Amino acid sequence: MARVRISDVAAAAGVSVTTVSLVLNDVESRISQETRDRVRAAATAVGYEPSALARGLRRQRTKTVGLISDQIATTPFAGRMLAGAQDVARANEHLVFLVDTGSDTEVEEAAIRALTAQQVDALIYAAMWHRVVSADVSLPAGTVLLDCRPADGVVGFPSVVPDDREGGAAATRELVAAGHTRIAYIDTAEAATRPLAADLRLQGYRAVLAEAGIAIDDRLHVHGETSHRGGREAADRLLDLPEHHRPTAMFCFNDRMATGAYTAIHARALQIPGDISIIGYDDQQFIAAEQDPPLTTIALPHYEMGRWAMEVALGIREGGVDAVHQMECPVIRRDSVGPPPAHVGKQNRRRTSQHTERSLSATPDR
Amino acid sequence: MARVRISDVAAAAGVSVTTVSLVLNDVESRISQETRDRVRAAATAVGYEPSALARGLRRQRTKTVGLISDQIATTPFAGRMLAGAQDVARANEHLVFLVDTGSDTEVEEAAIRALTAQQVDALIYAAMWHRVVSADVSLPAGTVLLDCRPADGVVGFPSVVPDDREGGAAATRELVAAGHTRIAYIDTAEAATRPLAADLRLQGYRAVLAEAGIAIDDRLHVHGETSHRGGREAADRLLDLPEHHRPTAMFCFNDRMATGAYTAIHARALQIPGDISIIGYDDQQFIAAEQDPPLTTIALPHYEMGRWAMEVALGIREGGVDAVHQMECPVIRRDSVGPPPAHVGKQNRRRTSQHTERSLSATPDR
DNA sequence: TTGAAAGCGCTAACAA
DNA sequence: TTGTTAGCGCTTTCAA
Repeated sequence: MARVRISDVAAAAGVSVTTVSLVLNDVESRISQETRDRVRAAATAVGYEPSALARGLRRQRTKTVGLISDQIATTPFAGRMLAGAQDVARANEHLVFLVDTGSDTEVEEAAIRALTAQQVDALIYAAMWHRVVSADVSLPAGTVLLDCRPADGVVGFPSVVPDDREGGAAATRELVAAGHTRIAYIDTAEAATRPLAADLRLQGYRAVLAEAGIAIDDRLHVHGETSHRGGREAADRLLDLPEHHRPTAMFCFNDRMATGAYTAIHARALQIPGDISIIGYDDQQFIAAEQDPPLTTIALPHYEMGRWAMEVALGIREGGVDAVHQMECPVIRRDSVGPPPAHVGKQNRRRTSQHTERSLSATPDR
Repeated sequence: MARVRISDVAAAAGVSVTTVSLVLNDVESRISQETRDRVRAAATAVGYEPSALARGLRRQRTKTVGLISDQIATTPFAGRMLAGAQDVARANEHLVFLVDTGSDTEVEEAAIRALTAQQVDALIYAAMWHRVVSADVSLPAGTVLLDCRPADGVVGFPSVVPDDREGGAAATRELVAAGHTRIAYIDTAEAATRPLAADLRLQGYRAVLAEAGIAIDDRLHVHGETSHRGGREAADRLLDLPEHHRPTAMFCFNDRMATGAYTAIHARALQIPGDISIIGYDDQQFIAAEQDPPLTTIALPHYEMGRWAMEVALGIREGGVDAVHQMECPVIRRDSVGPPPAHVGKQNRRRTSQHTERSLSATPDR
């Protein structure tokens, strides 16, 4: 593909290849202006485009970075993370090799080898859910971990993760501030693969409750699979609780589960947030904002994490090599959180209904 | 990064670099078995990993392909397309450079230059919506077009796109087969950037109607923006039609609009599919399957298109260089399509209700 | 059956 | 101010 070489430019300009290299790389300012112009003119005239391969080989720096991710197709978050990383790579004239391993360790190993063979200047290892990266993938030292953190005791890997504890706290605080005291946490199911995020959010939830002097009621901590159905079933269990234990607000592990909670609530002809407030997590594109009512939720800073990772990979930003950087999860306020119904709890204020537009369901369906 | 060289292996094995190269590349079978073993042992002993850079420079083939896409972050489809392309690249030991241009022509040009400089073996240009690629991006000949097609008269670019005409036909056929005769098409808004897909689906819709002997009623062809809100507003307009013109089925340009139609329908205490059948398009992850009831829709074959593109890029599959390959959009049957209500139309069969689980809304909200 | 050597296209130390 | 030249690490022709 790259046909015309530097020697062609040299010939065309009537100078040596050294001179061409010097002016095209803007080094050696002592080359006369006249020569510089001549070289540049010749270069464009012959349509010269330096070979990144040859340059990389010679310089031993390729301006290339490898990005290994475990799952790209199956998660809606991949895009924003990639976009963040891409944007800073491009701004710094680096190209990125993307390889998706589908969480297969063998593929992972092969990818690391292939990328090393390409002499990438840096490596980023991205997980699609906040987790610990297992010790059995042998990442080169200095690999930047994106949305995952090294196992305990493993050092030499900078890493960025969402601050899920604080996110869980923020969500809960939002509900407490609205006046709720019976706040449920619809958690993801217990499993071997339970994401770090789940426990962190739970910690945040509990801390805020404690801080607010609200006793922790274990019946309000339920589990489900992370899907519409899982959220719906968990919410149903909550709604089946005796009247005076029933929550007036639900904090859902993610937006998909929150949509399930919507369905469960509407199926009982209850209103959001009139009867029950809901807060989700993820701010998932095309989902959170398009619920009825639009879902208040906590955003995951994927784009920013992608940027951060690429910045430290390129050495632009100093990320302490052993630090795991926690990135803030902002709360996105929409319309699914309001005060609890007037007849419940103690700290309720009277309020005129602020949400006139509401759909409600009449037929329970279980 | 790549420290140990072929000469180190040669030294360790007590042979020349030629021999090492020959055995490691499995060429020249006349090398004695004994030597081969010794070389391989030496290679692993010293931890040798060939430099892809040096090899690429020498061979003038890099086993590398560039994938330029216009939008990656903002669409939920990117992942599946990338996954398809990735999978075949990996199976063929190629690495892929991913660059997202955000639809910026200048960035696009820069990307093409950079990728060319890297001497990628092939280039894929992916659009995130089925469209014509504008003539002002100067793609190298042979670039394969993914989810887009060359402008009329432009040749030399293999291309894959979804068969949207047939998809639109399939959707309509589904509704006709269920017994509907008043079938609306909720189209995307007219605009300069109107995707090819919109017109193609419309053609399919009209063709099937004609075929079925159903007169085309222009009132049933409405437009909206491609979002929940757009779908809802369009559906509302349809529902406002006088009783005997009101559609009993709606074919929506995409799933997001279909969810809007759900909201509009439920807000009038109507049932899906009891009163109105809905069919979407896209089979959007986490959306279509998680509606209540789960949405029947047409899937976009993104994964397969990604595979196809990479296959022709790598020369594994013969895609006629000037052909635009149409890929089938399968119908995904779920629960949002049923027969029209018994009291309407002529060709209705009596049927016991097959959908007992249904939520319905009691409060109109506009 | 194996090795010497040229060269892919570039950069940079050194020389002029 | 500019040019010669030695590699970067590999593959491959040609010779032995």
